[in-house]
Amino acid sequence: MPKVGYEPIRRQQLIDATLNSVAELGLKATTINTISKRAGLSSGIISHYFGSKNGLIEATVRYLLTSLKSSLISKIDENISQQQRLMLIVEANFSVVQKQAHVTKTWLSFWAESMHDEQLHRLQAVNAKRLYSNLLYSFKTLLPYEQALQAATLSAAMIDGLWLRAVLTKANEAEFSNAELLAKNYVNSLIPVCQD
Amino acid sequence: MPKVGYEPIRRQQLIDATLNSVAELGLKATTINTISKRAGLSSGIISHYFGSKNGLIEATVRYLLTSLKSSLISKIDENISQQQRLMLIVEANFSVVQKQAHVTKTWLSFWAESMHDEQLHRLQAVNAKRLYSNLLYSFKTLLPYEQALQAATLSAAMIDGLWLRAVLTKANEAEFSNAELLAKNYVNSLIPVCQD
DNA sequence: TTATTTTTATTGAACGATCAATTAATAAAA
DNA sequence: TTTTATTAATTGATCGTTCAATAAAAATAA
Repeated sequence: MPKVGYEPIRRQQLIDATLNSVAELGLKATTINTISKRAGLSSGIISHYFGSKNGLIEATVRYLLTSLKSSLISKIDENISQQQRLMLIVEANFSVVQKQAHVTKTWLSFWAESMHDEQLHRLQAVNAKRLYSNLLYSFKTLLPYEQALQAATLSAAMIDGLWLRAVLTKANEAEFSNAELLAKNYVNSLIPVCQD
Repeated sequence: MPKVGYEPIRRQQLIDATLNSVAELGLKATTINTISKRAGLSSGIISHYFGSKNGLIEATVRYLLTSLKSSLISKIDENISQQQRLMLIVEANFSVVQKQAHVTKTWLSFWAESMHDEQLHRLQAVNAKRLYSNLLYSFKTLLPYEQALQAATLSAAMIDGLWLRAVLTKANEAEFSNAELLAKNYVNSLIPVCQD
């Protein structure tokens, strides 16, 4: 049933199916068949739209990164305080997960694979640096330069660490919310009091 | 060239080869051929000693966990302060990595896979809980109960977070040492002053 | 000791399953 | 009719597992 202009729809179908397959089976057990079956399409269509299975994998990671980025941008208002902005950064890094619980496992699979895939590693580096830069931007307005650098490094590590441990223990939604709260409290503790 | 009593030697050869293969190629691309080739043995020997490829993978993870555990135990002396003990815990969690740089990537691969492998997940849970429990033991002697619980949770997250970000950015030895130092400083900051 | 048998360790070829990728055929839309 | 989208069958490679064959060591008998 070929209709014209279906390319973006098909691409998204395949990306969604990839997320589902990786979440359910893991990256190792995800094949073009497990993906295409979930998408309700044939296996050949993957090569047609993404060149190869790996092309689809990379497109899927790119989609996740874009989601995370725009999730943060949509939240940030021009006239919020830097403290509020920091809270939104933490929220964004946990929210991608909370809205779609199955996506969580997927991130971990991709990051592990990034150690052996140059393209994925590039994407991962962009993502890691973005969290750091976003945090640093706010901390620089609240702390002396050197302290701001350290605060950004530690906050990024705390956010990722709480997130990682929540994922690995297959935390439920309440436990995830608690991890998010702990992250927020930690970031707040780095902000000097009597500052607005 | 069959000689008797080679079982423990062969098992260790295969575990070492698995660590090398996973570090170099990733878990996804690690096959019984990449492993047996590195071990200088035939592919059939894997089934003979470990039942299956998966049996070897699990044995390899168990070996890593045992190494981490004994690395800590060997360091801890009876009459050290609780603060020193906390520092040793941090060290142990970074040292497995520093001594064998290639092992680092391997951990990440296994943890990612643990999301989809019940056996690996069990092992991961043991590992995560051990770090927490070790930290909590010391913190309980230094802080009120509730504060100790939180300190252990946050310290574990900070250690894992700094470790994760160092691994993902393919940090060199100096950067790893710096991450370890930051972790120690953070744990120290949770210990009340004038306490010995 | 030496010769023979038994046990143990190990190999590598063969098997069926499954992988990613390609391609010819097909069906709907333009 | 031509173009576009899609399928389904097929390709060759590779996967993990199995297993009969083999070779060295150990045990036994002479």
